[in-house]
Amino acid sequence: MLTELDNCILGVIWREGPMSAYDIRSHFAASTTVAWSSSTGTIYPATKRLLAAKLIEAGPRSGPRGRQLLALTVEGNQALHQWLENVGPELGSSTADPLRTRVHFLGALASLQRKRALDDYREVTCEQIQVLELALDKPARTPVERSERLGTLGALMELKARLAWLEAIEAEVAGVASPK
Amino acid sequence: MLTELDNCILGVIWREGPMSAYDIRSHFAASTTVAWSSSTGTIYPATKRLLAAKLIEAGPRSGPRGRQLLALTVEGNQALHQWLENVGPELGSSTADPLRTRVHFLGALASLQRKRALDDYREVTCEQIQVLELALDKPARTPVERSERLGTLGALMELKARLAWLEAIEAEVAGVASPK
DNA sequence: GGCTCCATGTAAGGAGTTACATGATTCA
DNA sequence: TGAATCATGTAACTCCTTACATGGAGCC
Repeated sequence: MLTELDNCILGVIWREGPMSAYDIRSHFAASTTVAWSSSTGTIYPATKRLLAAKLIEAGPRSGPRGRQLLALTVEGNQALHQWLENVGPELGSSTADPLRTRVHFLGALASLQRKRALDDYREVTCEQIQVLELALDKPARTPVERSERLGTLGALMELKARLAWLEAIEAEVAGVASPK
Repeated sequence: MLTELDNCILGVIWREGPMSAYDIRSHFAASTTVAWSSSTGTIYPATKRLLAAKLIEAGPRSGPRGRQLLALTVEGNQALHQWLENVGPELGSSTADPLRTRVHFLGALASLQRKRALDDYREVTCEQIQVLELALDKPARTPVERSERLGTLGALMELKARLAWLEAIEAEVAGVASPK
């Protein structure tokens, strides 16, 4: 069974053509919407798994600096298609949002601290929204850029929904709390 | 360093008072918005860690069926507060949405398959939305129920944002040909 | 006595993280 | 020549998952 990361690697190689493990790592590191740390200890074992499963194949160690290009095999392409098309009900679930998790227990804080914490939650969300909006400002010309842009837009919409939710909570908490 | 699960356990014990590991497990299993599998192999090692760190303490093995009640220590309460109040910028990031991940690579599918996949994505999202809306219909009387309700509302808003995004994509894709 | 929950664990295994290790290449 | 960067990896560790194991309590 392939992990999300495995499939994501297949997808990136599909989208941008044969590339080295180092390229994959750089690609993830540059992305604003990817969750993984994209450290070597993650990527290289993953490519090793994919090579063992014959979903990718390695070309000769060549190129400007002896980098080894990884390409999709026919089976790898099939695996990618299956991943995209096999939709289980668990994919519909809401994600694990660390801020939403915390809000469950905000009652543990005194009124003042709770207010400050909620402010902080809103603040970090706003900052990330600005980052994504900035990314959306860049023009998307190639298909790859347009695809990335769609992903960024999805992330942005999630964050805006979270922000609206946090603001609704603040309004509710303000009404309930005793006036100072 | 405590994991999200560790802190979540502290939070649940704070909210509902001393309880057994079995209770914690049941609690997570019943929740519609918790990401963990809440299997024994997750919960019991976690409580062990928290006991070792003296963030919770175990009462005598008593009660109706020899269950062992776990209670927050003073340090555990402090740890909970710190978790709620220490807000790093990474908390503002968008979450790892498996559907959003997949959309990045939808171009790998032929037009027809892509359309069908998008339909499926929308479908599972809609189903989960209905589940959460049903959960919101139940009246929330106790503070705990109101807190749960807030969390459910947050999850619902995330899903609705995702749905709106998926619909926007479908509209856009309707006229565009496959890249490559 | 058998059956079903309640309640608590352990064992094996996999994935991801951090940190460390190793060369080769480019550039000042 | 030395430093920075490119490029690939390994080692130790933690956490989570699945599956298995154990034993007591209540019930027919």
